[in-house]
Amino acid sequence: MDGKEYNSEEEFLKDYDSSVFEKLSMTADILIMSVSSEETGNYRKLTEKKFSILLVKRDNYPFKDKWCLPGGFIGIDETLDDAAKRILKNETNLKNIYIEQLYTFSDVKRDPRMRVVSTSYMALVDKNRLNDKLSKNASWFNVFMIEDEKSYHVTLDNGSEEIKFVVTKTLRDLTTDRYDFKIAKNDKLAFDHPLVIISGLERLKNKIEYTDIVFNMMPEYFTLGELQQVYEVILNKKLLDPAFRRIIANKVEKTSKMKTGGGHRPSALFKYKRKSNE
Amino acid sequence: MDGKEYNSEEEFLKDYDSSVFEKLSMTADILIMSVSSEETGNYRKLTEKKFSILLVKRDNYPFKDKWCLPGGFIGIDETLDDAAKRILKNETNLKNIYIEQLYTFSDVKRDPRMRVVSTSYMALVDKNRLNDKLSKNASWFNVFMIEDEKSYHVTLDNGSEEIKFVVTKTLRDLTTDRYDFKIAKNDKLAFDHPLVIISGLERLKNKIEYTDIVFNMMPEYFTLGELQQVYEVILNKKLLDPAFRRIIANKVEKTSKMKTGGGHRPSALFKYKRKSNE
DNA sequence: TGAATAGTGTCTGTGAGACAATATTAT
DNA sequence: ATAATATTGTCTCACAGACACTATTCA
Repeated sequence: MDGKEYNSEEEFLKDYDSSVFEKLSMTADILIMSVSSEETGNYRKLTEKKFSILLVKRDNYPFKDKWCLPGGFIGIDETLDDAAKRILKNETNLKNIYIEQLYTFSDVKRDPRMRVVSTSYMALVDKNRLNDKLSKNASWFNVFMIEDEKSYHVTLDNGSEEIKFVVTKTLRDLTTDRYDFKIAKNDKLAFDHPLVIISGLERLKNKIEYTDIVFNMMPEYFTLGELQQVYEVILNKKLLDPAFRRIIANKVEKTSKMKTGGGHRPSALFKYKRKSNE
Repeated sequence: MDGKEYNSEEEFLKDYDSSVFEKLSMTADILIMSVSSEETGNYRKLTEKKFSILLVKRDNYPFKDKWCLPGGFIGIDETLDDAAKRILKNETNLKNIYIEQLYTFSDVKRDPRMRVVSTSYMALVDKNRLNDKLSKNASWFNVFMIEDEKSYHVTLDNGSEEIKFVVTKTLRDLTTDRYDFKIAKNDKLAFDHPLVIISGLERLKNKIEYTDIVFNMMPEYFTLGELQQVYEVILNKKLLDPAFRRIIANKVEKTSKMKTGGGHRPSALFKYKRKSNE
């Protein structure tokens, strides 16, 4: 760049002008996911599980009055992980929550104010642990997703408001079945957050198949029926009981506790047990 | 923040002072991976495949004279993907290369000059396509990795120079077997690039099992023996012929071409064929 | 001819899908 | 008694691991 010669790293750094590159801002956005239980009315039936995510209503520009994922700018002395955990703590008042980096979005115009690159995270919580501790503008939305060859049609519902958006996908790479995603319809969500939601749902769907990630959304004690319901609502398909029990057999531990009162045979309560290492 | 009330997004944006948050710089770093063939001396034997990555020798501070991954700052009007592709093009003179975002690293002190967040990418190339087109400071290093319970021991070798580093891992999350990585020993690589290398190798190892990603490193025509060698060098274990052939049977297409001259039975040449959809 | 790779056949055990059967509760 | 869930048994089929066997080339 300039012609000056340096003889050591120290000398170079002392002289370094960090303003030669135009800088930008970064945010961390967090997709907080959980499962809720809804009464069915029939005393015999189990509660119905719904997959849900946490959104926050914006009361400032940009995107005033739209919904968005919890997020915020990262400090100059703060890592992305720390920022994500800070935001998560603010939003839920909980620590020790499962959190994982998803993807970094960097479209030039994704924020109308200025250049902002955002790294997205996903977090999983057991909703029972925090239902009353939510920050004031936050609300849980049940998620209904229909996926076809070309697009995702998503409906979010918090009981009083409905949000719909459509994300289209175009094949990016033949060898790994990766897609480029594009927001085709979106009225009520801020920024590119529909893309974050799709990424997170896909990541969760994949990981539930080959990891024990699901237990991050479960209470300490649960029945196998409840666990199966959570799998089914995430994978969006019915599973056969015996097959399901085989799959999770070595991930859970039977306790002496029982769940009764359901108008049907009571169920043993189980605990998560880390899969035995081969 | 300030008390002023805005009535529209336009009005707000016009007034917006983007300097309220301290900004930072971002880079894209690319782990370019390939496989090289080395003669064995024995006319009967196949060439031996080695897994290799591309490094660049730095001739400026910081980390002057150390090796690093190809990378660079992103422009204020450039996405991370575009920056990664630009850097890849600079380095290899090739377009249409497989590239995939890996992870975003944001340690506060990862760059001694100033705060720099880096999004890493991995790219796969067929080395035969570009061996002569490399940029001047670049060099291919063969990769030897030993992994145990607690750490990765990696040796890189380009024929004239050897780079060794150690990365330790500590379990981060019981449910998904994720680890926190830390550089325990590293003399010759700049920045946190050992972590990028580990991430990329792990990602590739996983994806080779459930996608067709390997074909991005293969020439158009190849024998099944060569393909198997590539699998073996990436997975770092021997595979049984019949099992391997079953696995890749519906991913490849036999051509009428043959590879002869090996001092042994000639082999049919195959082409990649996208797996038949069920 | 023999070393080396190419390519196929087949046995066996594991595990998933499918379906059937039994058990137990609250109303 | 009945609706609903809980739990287990078992048959079959697909597939991966393992090993054996045959085929073909060139110095």
